[in-house]
Amino acid sequence: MSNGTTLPEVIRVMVVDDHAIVRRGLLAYISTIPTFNMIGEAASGEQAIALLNEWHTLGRPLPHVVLMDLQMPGMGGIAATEAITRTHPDVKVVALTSFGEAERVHAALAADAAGYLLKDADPEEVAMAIRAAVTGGVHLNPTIARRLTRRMTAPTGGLTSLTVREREILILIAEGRSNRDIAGRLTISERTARTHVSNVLAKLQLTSRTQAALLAIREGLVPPG
Amino acid sequence: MSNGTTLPEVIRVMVVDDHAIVRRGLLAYISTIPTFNMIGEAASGEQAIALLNEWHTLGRPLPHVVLMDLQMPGMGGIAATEAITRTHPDVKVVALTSFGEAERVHAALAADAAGYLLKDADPEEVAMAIRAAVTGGVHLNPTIARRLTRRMTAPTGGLTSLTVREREILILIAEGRSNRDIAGRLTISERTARTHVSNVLAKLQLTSRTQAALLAIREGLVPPG
DNA sequence: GCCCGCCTACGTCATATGTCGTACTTCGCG
DNA sequence: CGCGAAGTACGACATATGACGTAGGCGGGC
Repeated sequence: MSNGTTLPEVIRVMVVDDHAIVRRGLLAYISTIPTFNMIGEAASGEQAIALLNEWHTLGRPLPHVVLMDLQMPGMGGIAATEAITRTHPDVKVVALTSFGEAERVHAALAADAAGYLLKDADPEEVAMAIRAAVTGGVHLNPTIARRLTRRMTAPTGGLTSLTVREREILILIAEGRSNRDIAGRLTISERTARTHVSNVLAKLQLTSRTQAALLAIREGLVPPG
Repeated sequence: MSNGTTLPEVIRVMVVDDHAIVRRGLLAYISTIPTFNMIGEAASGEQAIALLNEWHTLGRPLPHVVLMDLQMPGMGGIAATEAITRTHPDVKVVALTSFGEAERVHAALAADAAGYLLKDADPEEVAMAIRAAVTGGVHLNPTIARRLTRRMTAPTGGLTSLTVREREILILIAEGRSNRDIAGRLTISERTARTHVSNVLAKLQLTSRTQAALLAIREGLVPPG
């Protein structure tokens, strides 16, 4: 808040999304605002990173803000966000996604995203998020923010209560694997795999691995497709 | 093909999508083509239907083509497509979605959609699909079309090989229910439920209900969220 | 009228899954 | 150093799950 850099007279924006239609939509949003300048777009995380690196070596100005879709084939938006915020700390990344899976929000914020927008956002909200990012703030969609706090205050922590190993287990469950499979993958005994599965179910208050798999998908731990 | 009506000098288009950004993107696409005229947009299936009915009673010209997102809260795009093609047979509906779940394609075509676009379509493809729809043709995304034919010719039919009852079973599996639960819901014995489950797994060539649940979600039989 | 697919249902068997309790090792933290 | 959390592992047990064969009733199509 008082941390704020002042707003530059023109804010350079870049869009990363595999859907051309969405890129167009955001371009249309942004070009209506004179202080915003869309300087580039990319259809994948890899492409975005390559473009930023190229600009950097050429001495061209980098975008102030990158609008980053999270759901993309290949390198996901989370990984791309992480890579960008690490190599170009001045570039702020605002996450953009269709649905508000709490897990993704966490992951995005952990990757130093400077905001979290839903795709049904109106132009004003996008503009707000961009301005907030430039001044060092973090904009969260109100619905998301509410859910996030609800999750924080919830007595039974969700996926966050799982240990690293248990998450691995859950991911394998959500790939439809049996306990024996899981044991093989992780080179542990099947009994141990079962212990982990049992612990996961207990923590998530579920009664079957299928329910766990569904929850993992709902929470965005693994992609549905 | 030779079935075709001739193209009107201006094609009226309407967009239905809950994401404002996507609506903007399509508007941007379409307004670049002079023969296309965007005459309205809606954020839900209900809204779209209401708008069409209103125009109809007012004697205003209806759109030639409606671009319809399938994934929407409330009434889904499939149901909206069905309603529109039934009450306004002259209006062609082109389905538009993020991912190509084969199940959705089938459902969309069954609801008399006149095309199936992915959201990463470029402007040319959108234009082609719209023109095809107006002339009575059906445009399918090439990737989708390939998958469809692959599915048709595949020796082991996918979800389509299931009977109505088996689909019901699969849906309940994909909700994380146990055999006993399923039996209760459908008022059949648990043994029968198990018979059905076993048959479903055999037809889908899977070995566990969890895999079946995941497949049901991938294929769009049930929503992930 | 007959046959076939679908829904129903059961028996039996093998295996997978999930629970509870216990226990050893490692590792980080106070 | 002691202690707890995490990961590993086992035994024993109770169900759940899935496979396979069999079978009656029913409704639509030839």
